[in-house]
Amino acid sequence: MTTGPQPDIAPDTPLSKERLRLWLKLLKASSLLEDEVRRRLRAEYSGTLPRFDVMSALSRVPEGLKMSEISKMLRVSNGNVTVVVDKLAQDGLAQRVAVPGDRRANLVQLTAKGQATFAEHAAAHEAWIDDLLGGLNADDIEGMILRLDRLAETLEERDI
Amino acid sequence: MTTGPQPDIAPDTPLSKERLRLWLKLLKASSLLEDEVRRRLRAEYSGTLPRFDVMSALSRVPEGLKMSEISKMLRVSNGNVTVVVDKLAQDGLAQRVAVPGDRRANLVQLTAKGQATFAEHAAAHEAWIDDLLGGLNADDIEGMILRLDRLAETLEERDI
DNA sequence: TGTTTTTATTTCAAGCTTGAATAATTGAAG
DNA sequence: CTTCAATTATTCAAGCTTGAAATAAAAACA
Repeated sequence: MTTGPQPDIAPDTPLSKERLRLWLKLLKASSLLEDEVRRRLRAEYSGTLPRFDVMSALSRVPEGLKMSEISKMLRVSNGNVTVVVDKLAQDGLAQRVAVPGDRRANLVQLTAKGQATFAEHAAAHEAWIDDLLGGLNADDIEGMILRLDRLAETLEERDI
Repeated sequence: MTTGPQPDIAPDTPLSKERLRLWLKLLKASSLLEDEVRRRLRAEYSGTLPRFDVMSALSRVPEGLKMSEISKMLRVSNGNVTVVVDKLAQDGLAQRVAVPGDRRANLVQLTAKGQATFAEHAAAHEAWIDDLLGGLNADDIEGMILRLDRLAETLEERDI
C-alpha cells in the first residue's frame, strides 16, 4: 500500500489533547444513539427512556426492588425514581407492595401488563441497537468493549 | 458451520448480543463521565453543562452565532437555546447583537466576561478529562477514536 | 405589487432531573 | 426506655429539554 500523507494523527500531540478528543467523540456518539433510541421509543411506543430503564431494572428482579435500590442501580436521584414509578403505576405497568417488617420501604414490581409491555419494548430496543451499530464488525465491537471495560474499571476504583 | 435454519425475522445472532453489550457499556461510561463533569462544573464553578456547551460553541466564533446555528451545532432544540442564552445574558456572559439586514435573527456573542469565564472553565474541563481518562494509554485512545469515527460515519450517512 | 413560503426565534406545556428539605420509621447507644 | 443517628421515601423549587404553536421578517413568486 502507499505511504501517503497521514491525515489525523499528530505525533507530537500531548496525550491529554487526545483524551479530550476521545471524550468529545465518545459523548457525541452516545448522545446520537441515545437520542435516536429516545426518538423511536417515543414514536413507536409513546414511551420514554427513563421508564424503559426502570422497567428494565424491575424485569430482572421479579420479587421487586425498593425505590432506593432502583435509584442506586440507575444512578438517578430518589425523587426521580418516585416520579417515574408514579407514572408507571398510573399506567398500570408497575405497583408498590409493602415490605413486611419495614413500613418505610416499598417493593416495586412490574405488573403482568408491565412485563408484557417491557418484553415488547426490549425486543424492539435490541433490534434498534443491532441496526444502529450495524456498521461495526466483530473486531470493532470487541475492541471497544475491551477498552470500555478498562475505563469502567478505573472509574469504579475511584467511585465515580 | 451454521446451526440450522434460522427464522427470517429474529436477527438474534451472537453479534447482535455483542452490539447490545457494547451499547450498554458505551452508555454507562459516557453517563458516568458526563455526570462527573456536571458535578464538578456545579461544585467548582456553579455552572452547568448546557451553558458550558453554548459558551464553548460561541468561543470558537468571535463574530457570534445565530440562535439556530447554536441549535444545529449542539443538536438541541431552538427553544432550549433561547433559555440557555437568556441565562447567559442575565449573567453578563453573552449578549445578543442585531444582524444587519435581517431583523429576525440575532448574533449571540460571548462578552469579555464570558470569554474569561469560559477560558477558566475550559482549562478545568480539559484537566478533568485528562484525569478521568487517565486509565487509558495512547493505544487505547487511538483504538477507540478509530472505532468511534467509524461509528459516527455510519450514523451520519443515515442522518442520525 | 401582493401573496405565499421559508426562515428565525420565542413561548408554552409537559416531562425529566437534581439536590435540598421534610416526614416517617428503624436501629443503635446510653 | 429514651434519645440520637441512619434509612426510606416523598415533596419541592429550579433548571434542562423537547416538540408544537405562535410571531415576525425575509425571500420567492406570480
